[in-house]
Amino acid sequence: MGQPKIRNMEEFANISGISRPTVSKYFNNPESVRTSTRAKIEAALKRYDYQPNVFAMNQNRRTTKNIGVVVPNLADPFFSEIGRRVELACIDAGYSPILLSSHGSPEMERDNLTSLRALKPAGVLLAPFGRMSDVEAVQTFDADFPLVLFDANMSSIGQAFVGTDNAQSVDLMVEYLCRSGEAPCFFEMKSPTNPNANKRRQAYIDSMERHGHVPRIYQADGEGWNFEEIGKVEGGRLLAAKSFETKTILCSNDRLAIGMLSAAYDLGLRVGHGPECDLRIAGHDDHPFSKFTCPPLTTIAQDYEAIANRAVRELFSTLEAENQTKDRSETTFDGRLVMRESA
Amino acid sequence: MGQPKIRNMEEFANISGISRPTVSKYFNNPESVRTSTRAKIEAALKRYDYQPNVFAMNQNRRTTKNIGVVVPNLADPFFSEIGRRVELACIDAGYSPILLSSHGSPEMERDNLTSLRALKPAGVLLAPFGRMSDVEAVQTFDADFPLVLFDANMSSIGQAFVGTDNAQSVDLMVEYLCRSGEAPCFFEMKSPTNPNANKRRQAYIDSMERHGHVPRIYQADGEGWNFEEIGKVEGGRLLAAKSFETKTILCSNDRLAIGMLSAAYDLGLRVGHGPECDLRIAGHDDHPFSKFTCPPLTTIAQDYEAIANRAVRELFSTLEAENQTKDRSETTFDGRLVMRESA
DNA sequence: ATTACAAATTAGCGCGCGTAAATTTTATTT
DNA sequence: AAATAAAATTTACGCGCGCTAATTTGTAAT
Repeated sequence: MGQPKIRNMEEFANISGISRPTVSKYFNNPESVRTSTRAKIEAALKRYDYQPNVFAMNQNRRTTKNIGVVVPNLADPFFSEIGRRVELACIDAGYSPILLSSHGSPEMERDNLTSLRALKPAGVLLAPFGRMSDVEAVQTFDADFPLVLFDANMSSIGQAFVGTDNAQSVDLMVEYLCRSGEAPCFFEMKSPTNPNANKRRQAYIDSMERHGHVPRIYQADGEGWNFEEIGKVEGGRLLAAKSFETKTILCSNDRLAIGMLSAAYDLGLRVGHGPECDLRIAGHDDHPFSKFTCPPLTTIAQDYEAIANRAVRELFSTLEAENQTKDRSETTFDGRLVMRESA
Repeated sequence: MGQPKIRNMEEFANISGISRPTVSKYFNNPESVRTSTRAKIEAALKRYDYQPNVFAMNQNRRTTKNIGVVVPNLADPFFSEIGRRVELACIDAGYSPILLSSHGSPEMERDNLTSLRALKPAGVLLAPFGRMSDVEAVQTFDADFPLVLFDANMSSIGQAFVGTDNAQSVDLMVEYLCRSGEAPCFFEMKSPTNPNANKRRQAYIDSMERHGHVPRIYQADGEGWNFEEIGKVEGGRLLAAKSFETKTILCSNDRLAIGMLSAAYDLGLRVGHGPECDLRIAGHDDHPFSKFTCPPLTTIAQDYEAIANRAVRELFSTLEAENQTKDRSETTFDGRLVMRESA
């Protein structure tokens, strides 16, 4: 990093002894220039800290190196974790991820897509709200930019979908709970914001029937993203009123389960699979905190890493395919049973 | 939103019956044009969905409408929450926030500052690692861009610092714990990543001495951001060995406390302030999950909203001051005692 | 109606880089 | 050594808007 400030690519080209168009080629793809030329440029880069002006770069390009990453709510550790991995995978591939949270609001999801348009992204990875999303807006966006969905699916939208196989994962949990004790009843929100919730309910019903049990579903009132609060208040109410017909409860997700564990504690109910316990509670997602609940939560771990990497790969393969019409793909990964003390 | 695509500002200016420079003025500040002109432009905007090319806009401007927001780790709910509020405050002010997480790595913090340079941000809000940060890099950045620090302070860096008054907040907690029972001992990490940890330790010592008690500090081994794990393993070890000299433990932050609560549960220790309890545990930060721990965690609530808003305000006042030399300001907000069952 | 001032217009340069076509240089093959 | 292909260079234009200076138009006050 030398002293003299490089003002533009022209100056840098002169200094490195290479013509400007070739330097431009280098920055767009270092592999595209001869090894000896590359060496010269990189030698100059060591001595002077020049980097091309992003704004000028992107102005005349039809597509940039930007990748939009939109998640419904970064305050939810699930999304901050998967968003994080997606972000890092993009950086590794030499792209510039732009991570946007919709803060729990479908309107902001729409706004986020709108602002992304201005950045001419090479592609976008979207974890949509689903039915709550502005479907038309997402469709229009899909028509204009390469789009890959993850976590939540929307039929026929995007070049690909990557997520977890809820049928498999819920069946795995039901199977385990039945094998190790009583068949579970199911606790969820009445109006879930996430389409996975519906898949999980259906998976629960199917699985219970397959095992010869009657499915029993309990739905909590409540809106928004305060899942723990809803789980605690509504779950606690059901527990106090002894409304659950079985002593084994499968929650639609870990955050509800965390709330219910808190309610059970308040009520003096011992949660766990020991003979002295009053209740078994299980969740779904392996939330970062589930390991530290009291007792630690038995749950299904989603394969964050695989989902994030695959989603990014799907997007890049779409980018490479370019004009060839590629079929829409759906990939789901298996959930993994994480046995802890709560069930 | 009409059919014909507007290609550039020239076309849009023709359609709206206004000259291009005036349209340009409008987009840079709608207030700067006459009411009647503004009305004409906005009427045209209703019919045609034109928006200026961001890249062309920012190319010749010395400073953009971008605001960088850098936090050490978005996976930590504390930072995702405060980052969220900062982000929204910037949007309200008509700026484009760019939220970057350093994923727990000081090197990535440096990289984030470097990539921000390319975006010519109007200003940057940084929650630094502190001593772990690349101090020189932060200083250099400070010299080149308006910079406001929040959460963690670094001496003489940035136009302002906004955070919580650890001396006040810890004293408040110590005072409460002493008044309601036994004086606390203090549990923290041996090599904390955050400078607030040091301030809290010192605040604990001062407060204890002021109250006529002997401070007792217990430090956990362990690196990284897995605070809950460290709290559970190391805290659990100390609990099992009955190493704590008192039955009241103040943890340096909620995440450590959450881990320790989990360990206490495993050991069959009853945590709380009732006569039948074995242990009191308190935290600091009012982590979003502290309300749902077993038992719910007594802690200090930081005023997220106030910190975020003030940090943003400090930055904007710096932007407006422009060349006038403004003194560096430090603002700390009081913590609020949140009494729950754990202590 | 005249004046004074603010706002809009016209005209035009420049930003830093992408990109294309034509040409020259370099590397590889026969 | 000559022929061929590949890479680099030269030349030149364009992107969309910021910004300025000089001029004209519009508005409000006298």
